[in-house]
Amino acid sequence: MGTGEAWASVDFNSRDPVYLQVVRHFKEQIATGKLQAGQVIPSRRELGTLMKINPNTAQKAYKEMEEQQLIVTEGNSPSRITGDEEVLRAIRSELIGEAVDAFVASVRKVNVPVEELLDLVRSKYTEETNRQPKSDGGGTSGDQS
Amino acid sequence: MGTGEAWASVDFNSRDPVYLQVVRHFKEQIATGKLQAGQVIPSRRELGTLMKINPNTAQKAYKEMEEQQLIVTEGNSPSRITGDEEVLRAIRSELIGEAVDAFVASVRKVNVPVEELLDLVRSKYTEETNRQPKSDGGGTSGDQS
DNA sequence: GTAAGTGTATTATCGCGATAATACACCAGC
DNA sequence: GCTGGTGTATTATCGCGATAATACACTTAC
Repeated sequence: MGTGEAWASVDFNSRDPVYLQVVRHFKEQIATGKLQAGQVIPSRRELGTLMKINPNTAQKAYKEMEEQQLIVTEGNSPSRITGDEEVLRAIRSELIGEAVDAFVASVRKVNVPVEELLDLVRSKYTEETNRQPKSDGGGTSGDQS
Repeated sequence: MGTGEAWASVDFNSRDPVYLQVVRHFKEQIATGKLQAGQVIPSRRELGTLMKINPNTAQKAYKEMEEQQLIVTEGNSPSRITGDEEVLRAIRSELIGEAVDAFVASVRKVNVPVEELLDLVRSKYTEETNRQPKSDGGGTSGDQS
């Protein structure tokens, strides 16, 4: 009930493959403790219904997670989150690391002063219900190749 | 790369459409001042050769840039970077803003303390040729290409 | 004027992710 | 024992980006 089923109302972007976004979503649920070791997860068909995706796509995501040791499936009993705490712990670092990597790689090519960058991240990360139409009025001109 | 033609040796990822990565590359070149207002850019066929992509993909990228007012083309004379300084100035903010947005959105779901996050960004952004075999105890067996 | 290069457009093929429709072996409940 | 649910697998179709091979109007160079 109030728990807000961890696998509903996920909005997919049209860029990345859906099955990978599903995997990522599960990793996020694990990283934030909403999914825990040994916990049962929905069947492929059920997840397809819940997430409004094709069961085959759900199967592909589960297969991927299976290969990444995130979930385990014995016979035809429902799949569960792995009990390997080592694997579970690593997920958080993996998610954060990937995000930081992508971000830094993306922004390195634009030559942004570190402090300006950190400020931007801080404000955007901190603002919860706020909305700024635009930041950076152009005072960021201290740039040279 | 002393001469360093601004449109060579660009490594594409296999995730995003190539033509969009080309557009992004041009934006980065503009944002860092390597491409300036009015400057002539290679023809579609030439860019195809330089970037080792199909001329049609180059055309698609140019068409996209044309629609975004990044470049202008009169008749069949070579396309040039727009002279609209307003547009040019906006690019830098756009690139940074998008990167920050994506990063924050990506990392918000994992519930990371701000300071930890900023530290990670700072170290990764600062490190030039350094490599840390171990960072957070997570053996991220990287496989997500 | 001819040739070469330009921007532009069209058509076809390929790969891949998503979807769809099944099919099959397995196990639980009644 | 039959039904329904499970995990698993196969085949086909669709969309889209990338590639490929042209085609055409235009302009510049010679």
